[in-house]
Amino acid sequence: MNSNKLFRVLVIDDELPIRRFLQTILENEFTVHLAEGGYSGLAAAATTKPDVILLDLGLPDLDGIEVIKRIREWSSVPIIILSVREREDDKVAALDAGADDYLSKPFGVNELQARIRASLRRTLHQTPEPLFSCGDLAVDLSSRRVTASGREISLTPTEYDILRLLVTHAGKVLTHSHILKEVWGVGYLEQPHVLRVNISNLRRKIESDPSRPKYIITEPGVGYRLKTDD
Amino acid sequence: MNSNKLFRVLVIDDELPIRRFLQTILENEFTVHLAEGGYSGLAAAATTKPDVILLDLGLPDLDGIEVIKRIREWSSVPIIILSVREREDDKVAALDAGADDYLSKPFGVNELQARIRASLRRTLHQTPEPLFSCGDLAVDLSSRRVTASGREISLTPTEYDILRLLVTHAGKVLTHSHILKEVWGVGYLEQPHVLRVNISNLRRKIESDPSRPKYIITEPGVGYRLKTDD
DNA sequence: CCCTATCTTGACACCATCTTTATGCACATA
DNA sequence: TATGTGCATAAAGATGGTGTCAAGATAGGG
Repeated sequence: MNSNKLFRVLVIDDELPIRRFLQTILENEFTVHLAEGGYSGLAAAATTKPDVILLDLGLPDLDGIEVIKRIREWSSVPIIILSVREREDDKVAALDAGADDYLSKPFGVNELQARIRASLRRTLHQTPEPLFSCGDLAVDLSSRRVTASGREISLTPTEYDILRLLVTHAGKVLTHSHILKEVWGVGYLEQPHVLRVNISNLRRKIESDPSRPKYIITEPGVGYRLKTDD
Repeated sequence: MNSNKLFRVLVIDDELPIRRFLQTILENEFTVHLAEGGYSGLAAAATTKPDVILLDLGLPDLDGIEVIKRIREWSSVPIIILSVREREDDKVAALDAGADDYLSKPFGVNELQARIRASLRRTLHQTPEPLFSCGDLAVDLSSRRVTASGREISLTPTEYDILRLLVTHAGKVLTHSHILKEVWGVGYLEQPHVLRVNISNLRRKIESDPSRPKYIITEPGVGYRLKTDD
């Protein structure tokens, strides 16, 4: 289900109507997780690894300030406070405890969404990029760069598409038909030859000895598999 | 001057009483710089290199949203909006333009200070210089200056936009459609030719041998990539 | 109003890539 | 041994992407 939504939002609020409301306005854009108490919220923050947390200060089991501090012990995920408390001291206390933003209820839906976007934007630029590596082969999907034995390899679009597919499913066997469908589309399901040619070209570029592949393993009669380190 | 204060705050506001007020409440904690207009604010942002900017949206000479966008062209310094505008649309517009926070006047002094602290806390360990250099090429995004082999290069607005996009994503491949969308807008997605012409012109200005580009690398079938030093 | 810089568009040569065709190899089976 | 199947590689033609020059079109400033 968490397929095309890029970011996860964790809502920690003890009032069911508010949880439902927030889920409704956010679920189109984000994957929403819900928690109804401080302790379950802390657990959810650890397990669901959200990209932003919306936290109500008035929880029955654990004070909101305490929730902020405990999360800040191990995570720098953006925390946006949603609270009925309007007093300036409350805001200052929450912000100084480690919160990133503070909205007083009631708040505008669009403003909340914009503040979530602003928080995500900030953390987006400081997250390390995903990198696949196995032996001498390294693939950086975020910058579309491939290196083998330290040398930069230039791949054609089709070759890169195949390699990207293999990297994102590293270690698993991808059937011929699966690769053909993903890279060429359903029209090429009966043309396994074009895949062999491209695998061959790909091996010539990234394998030190293309006739004895170290990285792209042939699974006879089934498909191909990318070797992983471990 | 007062070098014992760790952080610099730039205040951009056209009303003298507010500038004075902000200076009063902030100067104990921060080094405060003041600007009274949009253009002078932009200049001050480049010269004083503040750690946080307090910006009034209602400037007489340049719209506040525009100020945000121009700063975001080269800097990710936290921008906190201080405005009399209460409308949700104004907040959303400012936040989506790149602002980090939005306070409606009148605001509490302690809350402002806490929000400034929150902003500073987030950016404590990330201060990228708006300077790019690779080989003989140097780009200063804060002053919009480009030099190649020591000579200053004059670029057209479109050429600079492309180069800025490449610099802010240096090392990564930018697809044709991404560049077209950012520089020309979505209407030009089906006009890749205009991009090629501009890349060609750009290369003629910054590359020593435009037929063998050292800096702007073509990724055939995909897009372009700016070479990095490392 | 004209001049200049810039942007856009068209034409064309060139090159990379994709697909297809052809061939060889390994292995299993009759 | 003969034969078929699946896989790997090489090569060639077709296709489409890419770089460059140059000619209008447009806008902004003097």
